[in-house]
Amino acid sequence: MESSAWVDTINLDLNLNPFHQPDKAMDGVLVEELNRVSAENKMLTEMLAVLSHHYKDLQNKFVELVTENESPASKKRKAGQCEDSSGGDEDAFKKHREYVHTKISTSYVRTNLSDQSLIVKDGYQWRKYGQKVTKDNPSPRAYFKCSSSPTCPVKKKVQRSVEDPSFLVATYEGVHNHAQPSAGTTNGALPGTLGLTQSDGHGGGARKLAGETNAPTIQQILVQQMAASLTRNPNFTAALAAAISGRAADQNGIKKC
DNA sequence: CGTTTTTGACCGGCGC
DNA sequence: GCGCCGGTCAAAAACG
Repeated sequence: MESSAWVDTINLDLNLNPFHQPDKAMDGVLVEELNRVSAENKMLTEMLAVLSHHYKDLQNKFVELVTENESPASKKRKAGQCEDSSGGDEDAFKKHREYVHTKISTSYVRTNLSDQSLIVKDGYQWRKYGQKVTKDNPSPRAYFKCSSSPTCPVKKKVQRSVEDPSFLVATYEGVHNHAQPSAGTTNGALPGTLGLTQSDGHGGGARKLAGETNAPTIQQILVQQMAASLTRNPNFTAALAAAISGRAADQNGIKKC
């Protein structure tokens, strides 16, 4: 699985701003708070490492299960995973298998509300080939094809979230059959640099992650790499964004079990 | 002049 | 069969 070629972007708005103007009277409290936050940050980093390890384990088991199910010798699939009591589990299984084959992934990118462009920078070059207003969402949906390579089959759809218009929902379909173009010209969300579509906040809306413009600390790199490893999993990004926006992702065949 | 974007037309799937 | 809807096409316009 060439997961490094697959880019998922998510903008984690951690709202950490340790360089906030300190009030002199509050110095002691702030230092204490800073220490506490640092310790918490360290702990979270460790948790991310553990989580990432568990995630890799689960991913391996998942791949084993899928290949087992797909082998022609074993027509009977294992019970479990996502069951529809109404007997629609066969469809669910087909959809799931289709999902595994076409590799559909959704990513959520926070943008400035005033920014009306449906552009999600992810390191690849895209050519817009259509735009539609859909029934369930007043904001238009834009359709893009990967133009980095003429034979690349990857498509993406970008639309503002109904629940939270400050989020852009990008749905990727397919796998790139070429390497990612050089990052030099893009402000792009490469794996490990969490995606930001907004270069300038204009005093509101998108916030930059701490250390984005300055040289990041080892800890920040570590956290970013962990986050990137997690966000490469479309289910994780969908679940995370669902948790953020308080809405279950019903797109791309993800079902609650 | 080549590439990208825009936008109305067209197409196919689906439910009734 | 018909209408609705999401997705794609393609000609024209815009852009660098």
